[in-house]
Amino acid sequence: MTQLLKISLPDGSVREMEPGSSPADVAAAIGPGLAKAALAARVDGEVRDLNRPFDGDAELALITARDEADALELVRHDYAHLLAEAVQALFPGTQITFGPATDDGFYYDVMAPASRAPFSSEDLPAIEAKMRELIKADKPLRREVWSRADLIAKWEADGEAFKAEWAKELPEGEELTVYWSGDDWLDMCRGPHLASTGKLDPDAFKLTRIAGAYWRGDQSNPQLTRIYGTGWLNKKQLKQHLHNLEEAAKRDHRKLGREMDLFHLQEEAHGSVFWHPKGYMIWRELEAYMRRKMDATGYREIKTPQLMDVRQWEQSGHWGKYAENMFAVPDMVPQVDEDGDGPAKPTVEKDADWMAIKPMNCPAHVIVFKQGITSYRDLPIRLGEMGCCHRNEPHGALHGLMRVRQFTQDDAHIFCTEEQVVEEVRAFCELANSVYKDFGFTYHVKLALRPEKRFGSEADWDKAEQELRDAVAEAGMANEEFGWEELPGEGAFYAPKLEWHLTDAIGRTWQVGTIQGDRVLPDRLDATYVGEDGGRHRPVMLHRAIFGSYERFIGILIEHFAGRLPVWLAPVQAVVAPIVSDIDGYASEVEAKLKAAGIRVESDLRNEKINYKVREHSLAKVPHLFVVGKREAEEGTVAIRTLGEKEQRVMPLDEAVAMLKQAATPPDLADQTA
RNA sequence: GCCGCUUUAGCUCAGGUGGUAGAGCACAUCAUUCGUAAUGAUGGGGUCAGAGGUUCGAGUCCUCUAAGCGGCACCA
Repeated sequence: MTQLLKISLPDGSVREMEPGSSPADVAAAIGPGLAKAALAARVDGEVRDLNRPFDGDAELALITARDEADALELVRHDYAHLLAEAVQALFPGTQITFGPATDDGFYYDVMAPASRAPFSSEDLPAIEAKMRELIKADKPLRREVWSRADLIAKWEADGEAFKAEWAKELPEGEELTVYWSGDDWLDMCRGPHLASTGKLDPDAFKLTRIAGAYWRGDQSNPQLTRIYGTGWLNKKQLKQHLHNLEEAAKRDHRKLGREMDLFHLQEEAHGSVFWHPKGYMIWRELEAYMRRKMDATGYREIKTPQLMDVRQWEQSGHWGKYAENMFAVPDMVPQVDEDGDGPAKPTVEKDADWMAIKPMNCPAHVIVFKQGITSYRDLPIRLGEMGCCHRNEPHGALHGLMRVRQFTQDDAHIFCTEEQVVEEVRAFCELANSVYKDFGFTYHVKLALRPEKRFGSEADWDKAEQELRDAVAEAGMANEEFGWEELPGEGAFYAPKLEWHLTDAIGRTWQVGTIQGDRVLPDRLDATYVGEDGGRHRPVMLHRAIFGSYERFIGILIEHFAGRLPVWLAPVQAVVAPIVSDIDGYASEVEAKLKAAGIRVESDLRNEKINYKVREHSLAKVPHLFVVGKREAEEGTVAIRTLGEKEQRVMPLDEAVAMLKQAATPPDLADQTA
């Protein structure tokens, strides 16, 4: 006697099914349309294959293309397997390793056979074609449970060293699954998969690039070839995605930086930025803004040396831990050897003293703190610096303004007592919030917890982590709205850190702000204050930044606004463009009035047609274009063409000046002028 | 640092199989004074990333170096 399975569906109904039946059977029982549309099934919350039999009574939700997140994950995973199968079909002897789904597609790491060169982008079209062939063949994907020993034997027999290595590390006795594609190819995989390769849309994927990647992400392991693809449910989605990529490329800060004449980079100073007048104007506005913010919240600004004796860096611990990322210079006048035939080179004397360029400002700030005697009554002391630092980053890491070797932080260190930590961190959360809101960013707050390699006792870490948690809770940000999340193992070796991740206009995230509670450096550099009891105590040192670095933050702003910066940040806020040269006099008058009102304005008196001027300044992303012709000159008005708006507005000059003055007011000053 | 690709005028790019560089934009000069996204003509401009090699001859082939791009690793 068999007992029927009770399968509950999302609409609340319950279906009775024969034992051994699967979600596919339920779908078929409901209707042929659903049976065709179903891609996989959510059984008691777990995504499973459509034709994997039920284990018992279950709650079932069938997944179709309408359940986009689940469906995308499924098809991308399938594309990854298909990719691996295609590569092996085309290039026998290729070893396969891993191939997960990604945010927009999938990849698979493979090792080309020794007999041929590593794969290159030239191989991609052939692989794509093979994948389409496999989709067309509509090979059934079949799940099978294997023993670990069988799996290892299979991989070793096939010469799949990486797979075998992985299988050997899987726990003994665990149920391991493989998926057959047809009956001639298989990969070990937890699944789930679609019922057959034919469920994939042959026109909804594209192999995009080839890259190197270390086996298991470890630099000391062999390097594999990673083949990336983007994969979607249908052709339309793929097309949309490719379009989005093009749009993102258009707002690339490196491209816009050149087009808008903001900055440049060149070989002789790679990783350091040459700021041009327009780009540096953005910087100056940001710096002035940040100074106002910090002045208003109890920070005092200092300036500390760029070069310090290496002995100082030894004491702070950086020379031991961080030397490979530091630039060092001999403390001497270089003697250039001009006698030899070869190129003249400075010579360094053997006993030269070495100095290092600061990779961070913290030690110098402790040194300032240590001057004189500090009473607990003086705490907290907040020392800020627009600190220019140099770090010798791995060359492959450099990227436009986003990762550079010379950068300036909006840095500050808060020296406070144990009791003051939570309040100081809370106040920082508020300050950071007000800054990000002023730029129109939304953000997530994350807490990076103790890493494996770390200084200090467990008790200290417990305490330090809890302080940050408490402070964020008090600021009302430890919740979903602020994307609150804890990241185990991601903290610095000396302290846990709070991180602010901005989300830009096209959904990318950027880590910028941070605050860290440090008890190690004050100890190493012997910073103390005199407490209420007359004894010496260690202050806690909070490292914090909001922009992170000016370079990076400007890069993010450029991409976020696609170059169309808010008026207060725009390097040129308005251009006055006369239509005919008879009006040059009036144009200069308009320019003078705007200048007097503090507006960054230029007039374009070139002998060019107005169409040409409009086009040029629009492309240059000037927020306001003041067009003046005979009519305006007679009436004392201006025709304002605002970037991004279709209609122009004609208004009296005085009114226009007032309007622009208000538009150009930085957000932190807006309330006072309103 | 690792893998792959790239490097030609200020910018974007063209230059089958080696025979001594080309376009558009930009720039300069001249003409044009033209009301909302490119007026026309003329002209100047390049040690083809750098070094070495093969060759009668190298932008083109080879080696090395550097930087850039896409990833990986790194981001204390």
